[in-house]
Parts: sequence; structure tokens; C-alpha cells
Amino acid sequence: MSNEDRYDALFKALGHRVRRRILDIIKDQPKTTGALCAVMTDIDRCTVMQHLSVLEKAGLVVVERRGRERWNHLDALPIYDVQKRWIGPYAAHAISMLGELEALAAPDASAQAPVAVKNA
Amino acid sequence: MSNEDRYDALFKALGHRVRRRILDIIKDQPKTTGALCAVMTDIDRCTVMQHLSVLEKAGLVVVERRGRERWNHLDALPIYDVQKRWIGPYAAHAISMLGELEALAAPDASAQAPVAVKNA
DNA sequence: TTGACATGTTATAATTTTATAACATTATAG
DNA sequence: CTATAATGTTATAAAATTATAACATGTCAA
Repeated sequence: MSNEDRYDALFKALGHRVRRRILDIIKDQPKTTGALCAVMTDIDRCTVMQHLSVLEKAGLVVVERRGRERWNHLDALPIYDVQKRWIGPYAAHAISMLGELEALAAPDASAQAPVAVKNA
Repeated sequence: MSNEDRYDALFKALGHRVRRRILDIIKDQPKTTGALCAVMTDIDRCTVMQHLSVLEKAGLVVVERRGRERWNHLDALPIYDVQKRWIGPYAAHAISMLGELEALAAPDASAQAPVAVKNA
């Protein structure tokens, strides 16, 4: 699987609020599928399972099978990775653009601290 | 528009390799739609425009109209914002999990520097 | 003014995603 | 062993996305 494939899967997985909600729920401790559905009463169990499989394909959820239970664990490493390799550079680009705007707005204030970064 | 709406739009926009490619192309200097299509010969002009509108809705592309030309600028600020508020915390979570694994692997090495954070 | 260039709009087909329903499988408690 | 709890599978419908085609509009240059 190429990096592009991985980014497609990851961003697509993050691109639905129900899936982000699932990640939030299992962030601090894993949950069985049943426990997850018990919390998300507004969403059908099958739908939850489909979302879980999308998250699993993106590598964000790791499944541990215990008897008849399925424990869904968060694995945030793909998020860390995409931050490092993709998001981070773009965020840095945004900051440097802000810096250029600053420079344009106050061309002779070179001693001043970069306001945009300060607000980060 | 809520934050969830914004994240939906942003992650969805990033979830297609053609759109990420467009962002890469206009990252360092804006391009007209025509110039963009001239570079992406493998993709139909209409398709490129549809992708541009998805990027525009996500706030990643800002359009400057000059005569009959449409100049597409990158605005990476939404990426910076989502990194700060969403991606960053999850990436940090990943790192802290790595830290816990480290601790498990070497329980008595408490004086050692946290390797995972060092590599961040 | 007019022809051609750059872009925009509308329509449509194919594909993918999302949500549910109905039924199937597996494992545990009693 | 067997009823039931937990999960899985298959099927299907509705909605959204992606890719193209055909046609429309606006603008510049001669």
C-alpha cells in the first residue's frame, strides 16, 4: 500500500463526525462494540460496525478479540505520522504566510516578535 | 457553520489524492484553472474544477478573479487550525502511548530520556 | 466589433458511502 | 447441552462523490 493510499484511507476515515466521535470514545480506554453502541444510541449498530471497519482499514482502530467480545482500541500512530509528514509542513507553510503578511504590514518592525507564532 | 462541519469539509477535502496534488501544485504560487489543468493532463478539466470547489468549500483554496482568469491560491490556515485543535492532541496521545510502551519495556529505566518524545 | 480563449453551468452516468434490516455464527452462563 | 448474548454477514436502499459531456458566459485582443 502506497503512502497516497494510506493518506486517502486516513483522511477519509477522519472525514466523518461519527467516526471522530468513536475515536474520542475509545481514546482513553478500549471498548467492546456493544459498549460503543450503548453509548451511541442515535446510531444503528450495523452502521457503527461499518464505521469501525473504515477506521480499522485506516489503521486507527486495532481489534483485540476476547471470547465473544471484540475490543476496539485506538491507535493514533497514523495520525502522528500524517502530522509529521503532511499536516505539519502545510501548517508551517500557513505560519510562514502569516509571517509574510506581518512583514508587509510593518516592513520596518523587524525587531518585533512574530505575532502569529506567539498566538499559536 | 460548526467546528464539526468544518472538520468534515476539511478532512473530506484532504481525503482525495487529486486534491492533495492540487494543493501541492499551488502551494508555492497560485495558478489559474487553465494552468492547473495543463499540468494535470490525466484529469478532465471539469473534474479539476469540481475538486477545486471541494477545496474552496473547505477553505483551502481562495479564488482571486482577474479578468477572465481565475487564480487559485492555497490557504493553509485551516490545516494549521485543525493541527492545533485536533490532529496535534491525537498525535500527542500516540506519543504518550509510545512512552507507556517504553516504560513497560524497561520499567526500571526511569532516569532515561523519553525516547519517543525526543524523536517528535 | 468579433473571434477565440478562459472559465462557468447543467446534466448525467458510474461508483462509493452511509444507513438499515434480516439472518447467521460463536461463545458463555446456567 | 442449550438459551441467549455478542458479534458477524449479506442484502438493499438512499445519498453523496467522482468523472464526463454538452452547452453557456464573459473578456480580451486584434
